[in-house]
Amino acid sequence: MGITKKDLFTSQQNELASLAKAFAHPARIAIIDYLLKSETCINGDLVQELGLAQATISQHLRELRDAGILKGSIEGSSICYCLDPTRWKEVESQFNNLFSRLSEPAKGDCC
Amino acid sequence: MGITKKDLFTSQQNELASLAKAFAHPARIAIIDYLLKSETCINGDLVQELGLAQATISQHLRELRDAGILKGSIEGSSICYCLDPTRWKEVESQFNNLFSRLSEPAKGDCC
DNA sequence: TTGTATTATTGCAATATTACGATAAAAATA
DNA sequence: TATTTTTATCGTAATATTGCAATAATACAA
Repeated sequence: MGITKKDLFTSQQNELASLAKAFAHPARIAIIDYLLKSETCINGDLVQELGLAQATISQHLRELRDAGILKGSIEGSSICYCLDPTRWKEVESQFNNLFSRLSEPAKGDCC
Repeated sequence: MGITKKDLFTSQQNELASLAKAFAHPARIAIIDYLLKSETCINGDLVQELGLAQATISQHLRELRDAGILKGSIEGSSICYCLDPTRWKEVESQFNNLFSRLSEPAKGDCC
């Protein structure tokens, strides 16, 4: 087994889970942190910054790119990555939609 | 390999990643959805609802419990699970802290 | 062209996750 | 007590993820 049964769930549930997965590794959080901080758009001094092998960073970048969170543009012989603000807002509201759904008062409260 | 190098990252980064991981499976999103919707606190009619085996549901519940998102209390022969509102707010603000850090204008903008 | 710098991809090895059947444990009921 | 109900845990199989060295692939410089 080990294969997620996506067909059992709604596309919304699958999408949110898949988004969360993009954030579910500290290296990817660190990459995002770096991009949030740094003025310049950035390439692979992430390798210096994070202490992971170049191949590993590249792999994490790809996952963030696949989730749409990053965009990269070729800048000479290096590649310039940055966050996609439009997508960022989208992602933010997807999570907020979830978080805002807790209607405070402890309802049937057994806990 | 296959082991995440947590020592390379800050505890904040590790914590957020670990939180995201709790949300990174559609079955766990579905469980949360169910708990957000349902008045009653709930046990394992999640098995009916989700179509996964009882053991699998139990495993997902445990991960959510370990992340602190759920609390369970023994209610006779069944167990009553519900979201922990305090923790929920905490989790919400952890994510919001991240999301709010994007300072709009495309800065050095190479992308 | 030849070399250098930068990033992606490929091909592993180690570990983690997902899923489920079988079984155990605890409480309610007959 | 014996049975049923409910949930957790164990063991196992299948798949996914993480990480890296080696190797492409691309652009620039000499």
